[in-house]
Amino acid sequence: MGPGRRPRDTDHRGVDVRRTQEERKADTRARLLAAATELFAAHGVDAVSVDAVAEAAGRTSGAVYAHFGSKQGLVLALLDERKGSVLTVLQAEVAVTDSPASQLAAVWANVAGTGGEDARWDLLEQELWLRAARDPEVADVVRARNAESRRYSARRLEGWTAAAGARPAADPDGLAVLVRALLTGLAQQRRLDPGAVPDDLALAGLAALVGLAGPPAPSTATTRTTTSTNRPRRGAPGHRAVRS
Amino acid sequence: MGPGRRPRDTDHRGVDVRRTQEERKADTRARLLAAATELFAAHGVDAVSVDAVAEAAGRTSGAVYAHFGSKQGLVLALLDERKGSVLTVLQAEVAVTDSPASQLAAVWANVAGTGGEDARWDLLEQELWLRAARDPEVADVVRARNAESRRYSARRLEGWTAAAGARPAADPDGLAVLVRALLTGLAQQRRLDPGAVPDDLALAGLAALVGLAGPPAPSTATTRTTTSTNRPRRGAPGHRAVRS
DNA sequence: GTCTATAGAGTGATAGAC
DNA sequence: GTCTATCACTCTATAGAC
Repeated sequence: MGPGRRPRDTDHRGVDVRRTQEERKADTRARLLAAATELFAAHGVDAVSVDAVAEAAGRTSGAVYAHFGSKQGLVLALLDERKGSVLTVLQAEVAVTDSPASQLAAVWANVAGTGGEDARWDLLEQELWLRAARDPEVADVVRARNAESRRYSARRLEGWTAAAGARPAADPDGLAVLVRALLTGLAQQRRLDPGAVPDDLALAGLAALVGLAGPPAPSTATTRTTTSTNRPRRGAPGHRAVRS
Repeated sequence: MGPGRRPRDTDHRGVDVRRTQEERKADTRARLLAAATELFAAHGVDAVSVDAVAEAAGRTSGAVYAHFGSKQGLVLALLDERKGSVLTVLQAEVAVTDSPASQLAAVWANVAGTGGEDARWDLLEQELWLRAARDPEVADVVRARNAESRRYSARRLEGWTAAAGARPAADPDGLAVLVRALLTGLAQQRRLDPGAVPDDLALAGLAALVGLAGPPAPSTATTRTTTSTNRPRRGAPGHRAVRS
């Protein structure tokens, strides 16, 4: 074999250099977006520095600016990325054979979900809605996302109500708006005070909107917390910022 | 008359010194809170510096720290201040003689209001809810506010439904949660895309929750905007931060 | 395309005079 | 109680080496 240095697998920083530049570029972009999603969702956009995102992705801030131009660009790209994903509120694995009531239950369970990864993303989504109110550029992207989500939800709801012979509170498009509003509003209150929004209450509200005759609902099934449930969040790390 | 300097009405900075220190202290506190409300609501808490608040109140940042200890303390004091005020969502000037339907209309009008001062405060309220999700200290205050608001709303709703012989989707306390959720959710979507949430849609949703037989609802009364209504916000000042 | 290094600006908070 | 002055620190974004 010739004496030439055989090509190394990594450069001096351990970065894989075997693949094409295009592959590495896409990889870095994906890493940055994933890190940004995680950190922004956990701590809020303003509380996370560009350096922190880059570091979490195994890169430096320079890479962020090469890819997205600015922190704002990163936020917008992140919104765009998640567009094709599980963005719609009415996304839930429901069997078409289930009763409309249990399908609603599945939707709610999806929104109020165990509080895993979805809950964090939900928090970020809320923040972006807020940001959209003050930043037209963000507003455009969120509006587009929302319109797409609404179309999907409307079709879905149309099928359900037709099949169940329900008398919904509005036409499918309007009903999609109402259902989304109720779901996000309930999720918001539930984040603050879980006891205030028992599952059966949420289901009763949804049933009323879509026009299903709700069951009498025991309604006292869960104690209403309201006062200092106030879990001190043991183990939560100082909760103030992730900086470089 | 004696030759002594007569007491001046203001000191070298134009600050009134006739009143007692206690009065001036209260005045400064009120000024700071008013300025903070205005600026935080308009631009977001993180985008407004302590110096900017102090300057808008005709004081300096030192005064803020003397009164509230920290920026966070200012935010909390602001929440507390607004507690006794018009904080409840169901606050609306309605005549008891009005029909339940028109009372709901008044409530919605109050929430979706012309977009004046209330709309700005609403934005701040949203931000504080979001902040509460990450900061237990803020969460406590917001939770207390919310509980009080819910009690008030529940009593009010109880009266309405009883008088109208409606069949609400839940008991008064639960109904208060549902109505609040729908209202805030609709307000949120309306901020982003006003055309997506026509008044009659909101009213139909509310009627469904409280159990009033909603009118057939023309429902096509307003064009659904969805796409680029996107008013470029003429006259809005750069919208990025109010710093010192 | 990614890094290092740094400019340039701004922040929250504190000490001490008045 | 309020102000002035300043500390110690952080941020975003850019320039140039590799």
